[in-house]
Amino acid sequence: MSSSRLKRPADRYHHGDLRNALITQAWAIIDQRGQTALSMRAVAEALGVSHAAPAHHFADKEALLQELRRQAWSDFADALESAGDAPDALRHMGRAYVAYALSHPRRMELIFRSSSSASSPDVQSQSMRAWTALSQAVVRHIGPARAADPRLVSVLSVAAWAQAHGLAMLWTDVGLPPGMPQGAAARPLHEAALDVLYAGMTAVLGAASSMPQNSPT
Amino acid sequence: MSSSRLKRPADRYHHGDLRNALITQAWAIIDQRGQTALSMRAVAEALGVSHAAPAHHFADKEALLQELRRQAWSDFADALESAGDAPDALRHMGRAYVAYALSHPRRMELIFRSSSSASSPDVQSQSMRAWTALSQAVVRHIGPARAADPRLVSVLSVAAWAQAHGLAMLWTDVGLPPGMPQGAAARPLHEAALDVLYAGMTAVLGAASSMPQNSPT
DNA sequence: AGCGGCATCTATCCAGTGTCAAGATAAACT
DNA sequence: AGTTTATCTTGACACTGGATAGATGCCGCT
Repeated sequence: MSSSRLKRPADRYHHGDLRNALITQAWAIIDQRGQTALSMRAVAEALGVSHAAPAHHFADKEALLQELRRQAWSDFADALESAGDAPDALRHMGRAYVAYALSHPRRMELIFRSSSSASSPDVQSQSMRAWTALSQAVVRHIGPARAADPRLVSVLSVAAWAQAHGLAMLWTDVGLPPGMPQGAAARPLHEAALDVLYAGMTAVLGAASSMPQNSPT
Repeated sequence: MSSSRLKRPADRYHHGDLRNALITQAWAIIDQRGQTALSMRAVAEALGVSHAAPAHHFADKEALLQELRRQAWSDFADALESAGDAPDALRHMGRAYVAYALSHPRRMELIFRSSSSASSPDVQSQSMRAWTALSQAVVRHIGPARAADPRLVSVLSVAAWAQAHGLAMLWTDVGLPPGMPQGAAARPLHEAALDVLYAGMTAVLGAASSMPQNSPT
């Protein structure tokens, strides 16, 4: 980052590395002023380049957004994966999920408010990394024997993802209702809410172990 | 709804009920083609009215969106409240939450992707209705004695909200990863995930005070 | 009844956006 | 060298939201 040639040398007709410069500048705009402030023309102007220059590197605005989304997913997956190294990986990952959303709220918008439909394969593969990191944490958490039941793994993964995601959205987007602690003071509340889920997981495991495995419904 | 005067009589200069017609038409556009397709001019044109006519009833596009958001929140709060009447209200409410998101995905966008900041008091009061419905369900679920602990109520409410919201987003927005059941087939998965949370709640309750009160499940 | 105030709607204009087509420039290749 | 190709500029179009000035007709007042 902070390459020596983000802004065009001004005397040169060709920028030289416009594609990367566009992406970097787009991130700068998003992180500062949010996704709605991102426009092709704004990015081009900030780089001292004509308004139609980006078109040669990104056919659409959507194409640019796809690349940004891919990078954001990749970054997000990195955060989850590195949390998977810790002992007590699952709980650690839940915290990492919420922490990431809290420190990169604009990127979360980009990641999840993506109009969902028709993501590029690149984006999908990055999001898949995040999912497998989560599933593996679940598997390690419940042990190999129980992990033989794919349905159990699915249910717990979905539950863990939903809880982390819901907490993150509640924190960054929706906001806790008045009367509850706001901002950083809400942290213990979220920790406790995560603990409720983990308590449920151990409870379910206890119930599952006394039952025939792989039982549907 | 379906008032006799949605479209202007065409011979009349004054529409007569333009404000309501604008709202109705805006909903039609949103439900059909999504929020991005909503433009002031499109609404006006669909009603056979000049593109600047809406400005007199809604100062901004944002003002129109605020009214739509208020209605969406109100509708959503209704759904939660009516779920609160059932016995086993909390579980029923979680299902209602997810079901609402599933049948009104466009409205959920409007409700939650609201740019969050600076909601009007009207919107806030409607969202407050949803929160109190949830909190009351929690209170009824854990019984009056434990409900005396406001922190416990907060934690469980946040956990329940997060789980329902996360599941809803996972279903409508993000999508389960390939390999897991898609679409309507994902329903039992979500039900099971909700059950994990409820199991956690009873586990936490048992730990908080080992005297069962109105024990669920 | 007539008349005037005022809410409502229309007609224009402006700034900003994404996108396309045609040309200018420079780098790369033979 | 000369030609080809990638890159960037210029200019245009269709769209958006927004502001302003004027036309229209409803409603209350005398």
